[in-house]
Amino acid sequence: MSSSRRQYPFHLIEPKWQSAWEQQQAFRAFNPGETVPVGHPFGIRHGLSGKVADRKILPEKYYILDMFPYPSGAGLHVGHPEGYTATDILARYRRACGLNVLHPMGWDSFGLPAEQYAVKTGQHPRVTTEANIANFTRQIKSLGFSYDWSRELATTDVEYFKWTQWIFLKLYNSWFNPETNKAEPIETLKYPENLQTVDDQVGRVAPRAPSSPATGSDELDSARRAYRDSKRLAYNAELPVWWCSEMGTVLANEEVIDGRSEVGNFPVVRKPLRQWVLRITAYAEKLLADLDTIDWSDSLKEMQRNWIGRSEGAEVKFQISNSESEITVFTTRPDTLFGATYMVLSPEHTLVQTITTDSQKIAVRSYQNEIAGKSDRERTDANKAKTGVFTGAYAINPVNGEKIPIWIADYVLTGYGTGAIMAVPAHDTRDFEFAKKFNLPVVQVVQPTDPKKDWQGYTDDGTAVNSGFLNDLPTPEAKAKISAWLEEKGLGKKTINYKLRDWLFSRQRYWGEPFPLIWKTDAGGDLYHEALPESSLPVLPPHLDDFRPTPGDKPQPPLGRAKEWANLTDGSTRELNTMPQWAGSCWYYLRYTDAKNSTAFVGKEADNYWMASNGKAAGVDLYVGGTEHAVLHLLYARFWHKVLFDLGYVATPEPFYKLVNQGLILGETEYTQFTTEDGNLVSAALIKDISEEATPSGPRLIGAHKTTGVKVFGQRISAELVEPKSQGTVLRNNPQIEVDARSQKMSKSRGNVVNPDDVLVEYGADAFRLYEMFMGPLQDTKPWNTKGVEGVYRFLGRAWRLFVDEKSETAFEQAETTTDPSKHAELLDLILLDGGITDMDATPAQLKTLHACIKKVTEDLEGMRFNTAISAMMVFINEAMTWQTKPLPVMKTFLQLLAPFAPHIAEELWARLHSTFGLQATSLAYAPWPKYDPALLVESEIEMPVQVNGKFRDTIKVAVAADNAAIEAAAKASEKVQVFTAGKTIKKVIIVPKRMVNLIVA
RNA sequence: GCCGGUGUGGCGAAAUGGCAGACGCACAGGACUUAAAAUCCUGGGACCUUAAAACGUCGUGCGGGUUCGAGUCCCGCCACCGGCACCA
Repeated sequence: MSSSRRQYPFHLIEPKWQSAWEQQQAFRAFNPGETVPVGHPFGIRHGLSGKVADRKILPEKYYILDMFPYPSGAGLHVGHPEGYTATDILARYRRACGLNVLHPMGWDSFGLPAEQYAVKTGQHPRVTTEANIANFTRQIKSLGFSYDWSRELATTDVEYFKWTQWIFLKLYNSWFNPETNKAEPIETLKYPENLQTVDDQVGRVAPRAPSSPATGSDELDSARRAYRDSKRLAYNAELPVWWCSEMGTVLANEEVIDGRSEVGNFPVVRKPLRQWVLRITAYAEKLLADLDTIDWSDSLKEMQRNWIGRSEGAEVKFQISNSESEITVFTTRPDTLFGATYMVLSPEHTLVQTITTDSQKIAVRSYQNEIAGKSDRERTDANKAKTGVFTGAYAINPVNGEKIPIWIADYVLTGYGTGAIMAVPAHDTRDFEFAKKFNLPVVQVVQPTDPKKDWQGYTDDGTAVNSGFLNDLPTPEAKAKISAWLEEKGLGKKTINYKLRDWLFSRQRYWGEPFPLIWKTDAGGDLYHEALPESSLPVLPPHLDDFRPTPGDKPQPPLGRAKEWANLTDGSTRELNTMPQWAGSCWYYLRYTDAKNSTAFVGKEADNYWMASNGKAAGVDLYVGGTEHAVLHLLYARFWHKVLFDLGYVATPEPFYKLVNQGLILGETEYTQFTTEDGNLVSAALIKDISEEATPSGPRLIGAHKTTGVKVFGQRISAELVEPKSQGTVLRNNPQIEVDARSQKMSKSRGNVVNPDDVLVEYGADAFRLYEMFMGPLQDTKPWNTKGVEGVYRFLGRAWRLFVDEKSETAFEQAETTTDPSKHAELLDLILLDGGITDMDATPAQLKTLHACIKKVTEDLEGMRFNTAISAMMVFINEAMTWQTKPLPVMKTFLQLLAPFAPHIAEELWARLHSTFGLQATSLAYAPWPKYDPALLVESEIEMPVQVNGKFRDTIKVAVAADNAAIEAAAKASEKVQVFTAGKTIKKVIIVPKRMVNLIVA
């Protein structure tokens, strides 16, 4: 491969144009108020050269965004450029269409991956991060993306995280007002009567800064402070959190998967710890409802809905027998209250100690201990048999006064609802299992609509039975009636519950944003926290020689090692935790719109122009990235954005209007042959239950013989040993034996990672870009195939040869072999344009070919169907290769279509066309997008398929203008058709104009 | 278990309800070449028949339905991928 002749000199063309674009800052986007430099192609195109780009004269904006990468040490992966190429193509297309395109790039450089890499290499995170950014920058620039690099940012830049800290202060200094249903400055918080001061009572807004001298008593002051702190959007609380002892830090719910850390795959345990938390639950309803206003895929919206987990139901109070205490439960089925035959508390429920009877104390305590020793994974395994213990206490069912036993069981979770349930075994699967195991009564209260269905364990809607005043009501009506009844009697009320938990926002790590907070001690000796003033931002992290986390079972933030930094002269101490990875990515898209602003996180004018409505849907116009951020980044960023919106800092309620997830790129196809234990080959066609098994030497496939059931083992074999046959892929030297062919996720351990650098050396950036788009629909998962790169590379070669004179290229290649490589770029001038290209009018056939291509490419770009757009250009080239003469206007227009996809080769040929014909070469990047002329696509005669009884039999040629009678006659005249109509009567003729004819015979 | 998505040649894939398989890969044959690479040309869903073809039959995961006509719409299954999961 590497020895073969280059299709075209991409190795010279690509660097040439990349530096040309960089020099003239070709892709710089202009903000309102900026001056467009004289000679900038954007200014030339829009008549703004040398002018101040006032909002009124700027063209419409288009903000197209990539999810910025973590600059990991591993470098760019082929998955990154997939999304980046798609957005780049669209950015270039929209620019050609005349829009002011914002297309930025930056680095998500704080956080665990960057830090872990630093720990591994023993260098300071700042050093490794900078080196990694440099490498990512080199790789991304070598792909020729049209980013506005003047807006580049890294979340680790001091000038950036200063504003991350500033936004945190806004969260800290705000509360969610349920009356106005939005976040407001903490100063508007109303205190309960017993905490009110004279100021509050006369209705004045308390202007006192938290540190100003107390006017009332110290106790009142600290009680007010405690109340205020409990209402902040960023609050400090002790709560059960995920602790990862390996990493020495706490993690958010979203960062824990199946009881292990998402990063590093370490075990995590639940433990109660005092931490910083963001009140994202206050926005649960808005985060859910506003999904309906944005253009995301159904699956992605569903994932967010799932994570938010809204469920409507009722809270019901149960009196405990012979006690003052009550148990409140949450249920989505209040209509089944008559069927509640027992109650269950979670083992950690606070009432358990109080209500347990003496005779049950030992059993209850030992059950609680048993549960405490279990991992969350073991606890929540739904397949596990139910366990539980009776507390000895009873509750009164409020609807029928019956005494029902109170149990504790680990199938009731502390963290959801009230941590207690009423059990209705007849109509809840879990309660039913539990009741069967412990012989608890099962009472039917719902009759299935289908009388053949068993009512036991029936969980769907039906009709109420054995339910007193609810009898005969369908489930929805029964729900409404019982809810009203409960409310009236003061026994309960309708409620909505969410699975979403508040966002655990502190980490015990070094490589993150420090909190702009300090801790003080009040007169009573209690610790309290206070925000630093905005003027003290940025809060820089201290210098540390040892920045590694502290593994173990208690949080010991590395920042605590910097004693001088941590202890302030006034006796207060700094908050030692840092913010999580996700903080920086929550608002980077806003910073891009005004990246150099030193007085605000983003200027109003910039936000209004790039993010606001433009008379249509608001926010980032298109955001492309992987699904892995479906619930983390995308939920957090929406939350921050909504807070900033409520507080009046941004103009739109949602950040990302349209979002597309690119699909995963899998590794090259892997072939596996199977043998039995004694080494006999078995055809893959005869094997069932093929699955992957981990072995010390890596994963391998295993399966079982379809008929005998004998176990078979897979061995990876190289692609050279197999060949395709009609039945499947078989062994070259033994075609009876079919092999298994499948693709796997790229991973270091599998050794199937494709490095973009290698592909670029071999085929160039344009071919690489084109291949990633040609593989299939952007959203789909698809396997990498290096042969496929060669296919599009050949296409670019054909396009090149369509334009250049072959003899001159041979001369160029020979000159290259005898010239110093540093001078090769100059040799490009040896290559001449093909003599067949002339400035003449195109033939109707040529125009038709061109305009069909314009139409298809334009429509496919609008629909993000890059693969079919590329195939349309291939069709054009295949056709144009047969032309004797090549009209200049046709050739130029084709280059415009090609430019978004393969910008380097297109620019090069564009420049050559212009200079050869003595034309002024305007930048191809800003040349107006061609429009197709429908008139040129009209045919005088068309082919129509003829069917007989719905079966295709022949095609006929008819004039476009032919009427139905003429078409029918032509169809009947066809000999091939007559074979099937002979001797039969034609009962009906269906003619779809320009489409087909169908003759129905009997 | 629940939710979302996908299922078409040897492979990646195309197809506003109207000629299934565009385009590309791989493969086979040919031209050029001392030879190879590169390039150019040609071929191809399966089956039946055949020297080759024509004709014919079948064909978009499976079973039904709607329709003159279904890969596409509807109903019921199956498989795979992704997410959630003892969430009351």
